Parts: sequence; structure tokens; C-alpha cells
Amino acid sequence: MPYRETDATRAARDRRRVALVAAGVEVVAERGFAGATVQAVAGRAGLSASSVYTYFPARADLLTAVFREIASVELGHVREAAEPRPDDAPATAAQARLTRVVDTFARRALRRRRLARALLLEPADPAVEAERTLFAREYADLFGAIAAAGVASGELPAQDTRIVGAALVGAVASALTSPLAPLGEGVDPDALVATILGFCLRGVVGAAA
Amino acid sequence: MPYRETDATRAARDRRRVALVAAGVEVVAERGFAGATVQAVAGRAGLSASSVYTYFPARADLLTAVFREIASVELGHVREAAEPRPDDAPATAAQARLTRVVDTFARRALRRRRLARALLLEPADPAVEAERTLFAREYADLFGAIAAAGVASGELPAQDTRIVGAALVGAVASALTSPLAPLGEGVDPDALVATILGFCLRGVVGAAA
Amino acid sequence: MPYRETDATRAARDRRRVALVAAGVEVVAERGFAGATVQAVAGRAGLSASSVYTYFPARADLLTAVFREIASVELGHVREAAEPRPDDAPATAAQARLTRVVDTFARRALRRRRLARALLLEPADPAVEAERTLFAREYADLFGAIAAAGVASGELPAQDTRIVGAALVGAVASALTSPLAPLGEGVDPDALVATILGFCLRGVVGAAA
Amino acid sequence: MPYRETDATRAARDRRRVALVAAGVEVVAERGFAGATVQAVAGRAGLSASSVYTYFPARADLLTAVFREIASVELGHVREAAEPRPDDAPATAAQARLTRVVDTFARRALRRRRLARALLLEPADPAVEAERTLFAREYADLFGAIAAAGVASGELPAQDTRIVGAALVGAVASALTSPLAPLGEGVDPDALVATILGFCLRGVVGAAA
DNA sequence: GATGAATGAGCGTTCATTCAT
DNA sequence: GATGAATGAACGCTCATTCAT
Repeated sequence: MPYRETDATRAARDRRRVALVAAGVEVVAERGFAGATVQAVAGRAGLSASSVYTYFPARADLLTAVFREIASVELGHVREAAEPRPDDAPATAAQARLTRVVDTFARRALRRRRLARALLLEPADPAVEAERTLFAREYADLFGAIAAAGVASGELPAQDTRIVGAALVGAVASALTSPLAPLGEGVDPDALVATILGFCLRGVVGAAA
Repeated sequence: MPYRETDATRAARDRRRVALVAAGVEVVAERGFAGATVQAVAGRAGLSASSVYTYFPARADLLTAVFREIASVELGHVREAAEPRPDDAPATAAQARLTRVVDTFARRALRRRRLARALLLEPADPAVEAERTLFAREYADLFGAIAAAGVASGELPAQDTRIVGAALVGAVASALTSPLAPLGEGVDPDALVATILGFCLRGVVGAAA
Repeated sequence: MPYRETDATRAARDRRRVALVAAGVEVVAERGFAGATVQAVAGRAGLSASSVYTYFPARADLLTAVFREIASVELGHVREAAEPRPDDAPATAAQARLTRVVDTFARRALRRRRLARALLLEPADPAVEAERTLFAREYADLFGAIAAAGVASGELPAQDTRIVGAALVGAVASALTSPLAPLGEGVDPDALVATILGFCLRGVVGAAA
Repeated sequence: MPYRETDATRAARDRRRVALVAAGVEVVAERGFAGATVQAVAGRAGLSASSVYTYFPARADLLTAVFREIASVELGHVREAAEPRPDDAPATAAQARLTRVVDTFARRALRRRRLARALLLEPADPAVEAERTLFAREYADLFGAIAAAGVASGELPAQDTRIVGAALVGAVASALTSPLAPLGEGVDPDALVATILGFCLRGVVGAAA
């Protein structure tokens, strides 16, 4: 019997590849990219280190896939929060969407700080960095689209939405997850999110806020 | 005639130690703390790796000194910018100071992006992280003091200056130096700084801006 | 088809581990524990230094296994010699057993002097020293049991068998293998063993001998 | 004024050399030869490591001198104990001298166990080992002379005094200072010395004891 | 397809030794 | 004569990667 079961084989292969990436996400969430050794990720997935090379040609490719996985999940959540909703008051629709986006992003980052930091701030392999550039562009586009809608409707002042998008992401990420974040010092997380949110909204909405 | 530790010998020693730290700053500026191996730093200073141990008991101490050097230079510049000036209009003194601080900080960070990122965002050795905590506190205090003065004079709305301080640093650092920063894509640095500055000022000054 | 740890693979692994320990024994026999670097042992076994870490988590564990191997072989031989034999005259059974033990021990030590010295006298890693303490206790017990049997039957005078056991081992080991041993100076090994044996027996049997 | 003060210069030089050796003895007594790094010895003597090379061409020579110092002090004490005394009963003069020698040696070894072990048992640099051979010969001669006198007077049975000398030293050294020594387990040092002494005397004196 | 074994490159660190001052 | 600085060699150990089974 010749080797035929292409579909089943491929499915099994994909399943294990997915498990490997999921294990990588866990490890990165605990120890960052630098701590994501091949052995650590493989072990978490119940595989041996050498088996990883069946699914990925090199560690850099595994990490890239891990990055994509983290990024796409985060982007999904933020995209959903960015959707216009029928009950948003037309005059403040952009602000409502921004509020949801920043709040969603901030709360998720706060819950998995190490992961957010790895995703947004931690230096990594050049291949991962390249991936991160794409990710940043998507994020900026997302924010930019909201801002552009707000500008078009007259709700927001004219601004370079690309830069503001990056600034928003940066401000939230850094204020919540960087080594500079004032956490663990008796600061209430909810108050922290509220302060950041206010800061960001004022920054975007400007004098009219 | 016994050996005397003369001024000259001590000065020479200090000079070499300084050179080593300076080499460390360069290496960190290029490759971050993770890339600052003992060999890399020593080589940059024209020394062999083992010679480093004449000046520092362990790599962690060298990196700590490097961090302190970077941090103290940056803090010095920002502190100077934060000083009140006689020709600041009393009604907008805090805003004037903040403008100078953010502008100084942003321009310096932009000029040495990798270094700023290492200083502010990059995960590192526990010893370095401890140093970073102290540094973050000083930065937050610096911003906080300006905000507090503005609040006291009625110029600024009441706010948690500690959090806002961190958010300011984070926003600038991340928007300019993180992998998310929208640079190298035909973005004019000056416009970028101006946008960030406006974003930050609005964030602090709020509705009144 | 998942990977199975078959008997063959496990046996192969054990064989290689044994080979590594055997190489360690050889190196220790030539250069002592201090000279048993990871590289030296690995090289002797035809492996690279890093491969050692497949079989032992750290150098200390390798050396411990080497010590145990040497010790268990030696203990086995001496234990066999210590067995009572049916044709031992009852009135001098203890002396007969002691004679066999000392003779066995002495001849073995003489044949592999450096190894015996490493086993018995040479300072070593704390982990090895811990193992040596256990080993010494077993040796002392072995000698002690013979002496105790002799004391019980009235063949030997009362004595602290624990101390005498240690003294016996010490006397033989040191007289034959220490840097003080009068070998290589035209001394006949057989005469040496005979002299030591007489010395030890008189020491234990005392006036009655 | 030409360089003339040969005597004073030489004296000062010798004084520092002696201090260095004394420091070496202390370090060896604490950490053994393996722990006697150039820096450790120099530091103990209040000198820098590089200065050691003014007095000794290499570490091996320093250690050799240290060994000689230890050995000569020990030999001096034992030689004194070995002297015939007018009040020794002629019929047991050799036994009296042996008792004094073994007792002296045993008590000194017990008081400075680490030092005795280094002197007698610890592997070391080839140069030190060569020195140790000379030392062993002197020890054997010392014991041998006593035994020979005893044999000549009919007090002791005929025996190979060279071997017995080595066995005596070995037995005492090993039983008291080796890793096999039953100390630190509730064993009374005085009882230990007494047992060893009895063992050694019986071993030499034989049936007549 | 999965594995354990093996390895080379690299890391931080120690230390005996040399040398200009 | 004494020193601090400098260094190469060596050590224990980690890790990404390759390969025979």
C-alpha cells in the first residue's frame, strides 16, 4: 500500500504544529522570547527538542510563528472592540470606539503583562522583529481608521493618525507593562487603566475632550 | 620604597574603567543588554575579556555601571530641561516645563533609539532591572513634581502625577524607540516629535489645553 | 508511530553511561579527582565534553558515579575475602579472615596505587567527599564485624573495633599508596605487603599473637 | 652612591621571603595545596600576587618552600621526641622512644588535621611531590633508627624498619587525618590517639609487647 | 515521523604569569 | 623592589542544530 493518506497525515502534522506554537506562547508568556529555548517549548508541547525541526526549519521560524499567534489573537480582540456599534452616539462615535479599543487593549495587557511586553517591547531575533513591524503597521492602521472616521465627521481635530496610533499603543503598552510601569507599588490596577485611558483620550480628542 | 597609590595611578585606573563603561554604552546602544557580552564590551575597549575582571567583579556589575552611566546622562539632560525659567509665563509655567522636558527627552531618544530602548524597555539581568526601578522612580518623580506644581497653581487639573509621569515616559519612549515606532517609513522625525509632544501635552493639560 | 523506549535503546544508553564512568575511573587512576576534568573524561570515552551532560547533569554527579564504581568494586572484593570459610580453624578464625582481608586489600591497592589513593586519601569535591564518608563507614563496619566476632569468641582482646577498623584501612592505604609509601626504591612489593600484613595483625591481635 | 647595602638588602629580602612562606603555611593549613593560589598566599602576606615572583620563580617553587617549612617543623618536633632520654629504662628504651614519637606526631596531626593531610596525603604539584619523597625518607630513617637500636639491644624482633617506619607514619596520618578518620562522630580524640598508639606499638613490638 | 545522542560555538569566570611603571 | 594591569589557557556549562536509528 503506497503512502497515500495525505489529508490525515497533513491534519495530524498541522495539529502538532499548532500545539508547538501554543506551547511557545505559554513559554513566552512566562519567560519572554529570550527564555523560549527550543527545549523549553518542545518540552511544554510534549515533544523532544529535535522534533521541533520537523515542523520548523530553525528556532527563528518557531518564534516567528509564536509571535504571529500572539499578535493575531490580540489584533482580533482589538479589532472587535474597534467595530462601530449601532448604539454609539454619532457625535462621539470615534471616541466611543477609541475608548473600547484602549480599554480592551489595556486590560488584556495588564492581565498578561509579560506576554504583552514580549509582544510589544522585547528585543528579539531579526526574523521576529520583521514580523513585529508588520504587526505594528496593522495596529497603526486600526487606530488610524478610527481617527480618520472621527476627523471626517468633524468629531476629532485633524492629526497624523499614523503617529497617533503608534503613540497610543506605545503609551498604553509602556505605561502598563514596561519596567517603568508603576505597578506593584500600591497602585490600583483599575485606577491605572482609568488614568491611562483618560490620558490617551485627551491626547487624541484634544481641546474638545 | 614601597608602592604608593599615586594620584596618577588612580586616575589612570579610573580612566580605563570609564573607557570600559563607555565601550559598554556603545555595545548596548548597538545590540542591547543581551548582546553586551563580556567579550564584546572588552573588545570594544581594546581589552581581553579576562581583563574586565580587573575592574568589575562580574558581568552584572559591569552592566549595572553601564546602565547607571546611560541613566545619569539622560537624567541630567532632562533635569536641566525641567528647571523653571524666569521668562516662563506664570499661568503656563508647568506647560512650558513639560514641553521642554518632553522635547528634550524625545529628541535624545530619537537620536539614539536603540540605547533609549535598552534603557527604558528592554528586559535585562536582574541586577540591571533593580537599577532600572530606581531610575524609573526618579523619572516619575521628575515629571510628577512638574505636574504637582501645575496642579497647585491651578494651571493643571488634578491627576495622579505618578501614573501620568510613567505614562508620559512610556508614551514617548515607546512611540519613538519601540519596535512599534513609525520610523523609517518616510516619517519626518520633527513631525513625529511634534505629534508626540502635542499628544503628551494634551494628555496632561486636558480640556484646558 | 510514537517513539518507544525499547530495551535496546535503554541498554545502549546504559552502556554508554557505563563507558563514561569507566573512562572516569581510568582518568582518576592516572590523575586523581582533581585531574578528572569533564574534557579529560569525555575525551577518554571518545566523546566531546558537552556530550557528558547527556548522561550527567553536572561534573559532580559524574565524579560521584566514578567514586561509587571504584568503591563498589573494592568493597566487593574485600567483602568476599572477609567471608568466614569452613576450613578456618575456630580458634583463629578472626585472624584468618583479617589476614585475607588485609592481603586482598593490600594487593589490590598496590596494583592500582593512584586509584587507591584517590579512593581513600585524596581531597575532592564536596559531593565526592560525602560519598566517601558512606564508603568509609562501610569499610569500618566490615573490619569492625570481624574484630567483634573475634572478641566474642575470646580470640581477640577487647578493643574499639571502630577505631581499629579505621586504623587498619588507614595503615594499609597510606603505607602502600600514599606519597610516603616506600616503593620504587628497590623494595620488593611482596615483602612490603607481608610486612604491612604482619604489622596490622599484631596491631589487632595484640600480645596474644 | 652606588648600590651597596648588600647585607641589609639581603636581610630584608629574606625577611619577606620568610613571611611569604609563613603565609603559605597558613593558607595550606586552611585550604590545602590546591587552595593555595598565588593570590591567596600573597594577600595573606600583605603582598600583591605579582610580587611573589620577585621571591619565587613560579608557584611551584613557593609551594615547595611551604612544604619544606611545614615538613621541617614537624620533623623537628618528632626528632626531639625521638631522642633517647637518660631515664628511659634500658630494656624498653626503644618502646619509650616510639611511644613519644607516635604520641607527639599523633597529637600534632590531630590539632592541625588539614595541615597534616596536606603534608602527608594530598596530591600536589610534581615539584612538591618530589619534596615529599625526601621528607618521607627522613621520616622512615627516624623511625628506622629507633627500631634498629631496639633490634640491636634485643628489645624488638627483627623487622624491615624502613617499611615499618612508613607503615607507622601512614597508619597514624591516615587514621587521624584522612577522610576515613572516625572523627566528628562522637569519638573522643584522646581515646582515638590512645587506640592508634596501642595499635602502632603492638605492630612494632610484636608478640613481646 | 520522532527520538536520543552528539557536537561546536559560545558564555562567564579563574588563575598563573609577564611587564611597564 | 613592588605594583596593577593585562592576558591566554583552561574550566564547567548551555544551547541550537544535525543525524543515525
